[in-house]
Amino acid sequence: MEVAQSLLGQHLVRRPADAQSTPGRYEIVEVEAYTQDDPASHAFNGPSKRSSIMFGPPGHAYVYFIYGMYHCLNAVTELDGVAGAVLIRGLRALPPPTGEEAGLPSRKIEPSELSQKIGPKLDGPGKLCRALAIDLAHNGVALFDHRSPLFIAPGVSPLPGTIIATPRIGISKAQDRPWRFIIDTRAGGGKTDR
DNA sequence: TCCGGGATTTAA
DNA sequence: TAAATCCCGGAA
Repeated sequence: MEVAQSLLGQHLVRRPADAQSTPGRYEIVEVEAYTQDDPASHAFNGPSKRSSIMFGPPGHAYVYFIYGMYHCLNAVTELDGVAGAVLIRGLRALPPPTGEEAGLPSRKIEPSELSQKIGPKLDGPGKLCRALAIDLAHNGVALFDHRSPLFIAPGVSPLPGTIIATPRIGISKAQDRPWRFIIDTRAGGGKTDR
């Protein structure tokens, strides 16, 4: 919840399997919070093989597969023993870090030409996981360990008043909880950190 | 072991 | 509005 909002503006870094390549960097612009007493959460019925990671220590990735075709990425939030996660729903590709001469594309992850189809904006939890090639293999990775293939780095926190809270999407239960948070990036920024 | 549904996306 | 299509969880 508070953690969900604090993740907005932080940077998600995708390290390619090829350690030499430049990691892709994305700003987190949309999230949703899920808690243990939340009927819409996978953890609602207690720990299970799939959701057990949510009951573990915070700072780890919870990845699940849904509808037979999409993965969704979450960040585990609550203390060890308590379930809680933040679903990453939207990303924004950031320009390659300076010194990225060489003409390498900012996105080093390439499911072939698929990356071409996907624009700089990644809306939707399933889409962004496909774009970053995130799958169940990333379930449980430490999100604050820079050695991970996928981790979160400090970014630019959104200014006060630029976070919009709305009801969550795509669920059939507890739709009344306004736990979806979006950075209000109007007119090209809001995140113009200067 | 089998069966139904799901925190989604895209296309008609 | 429906289909694509895999994994999880509960029932048998």
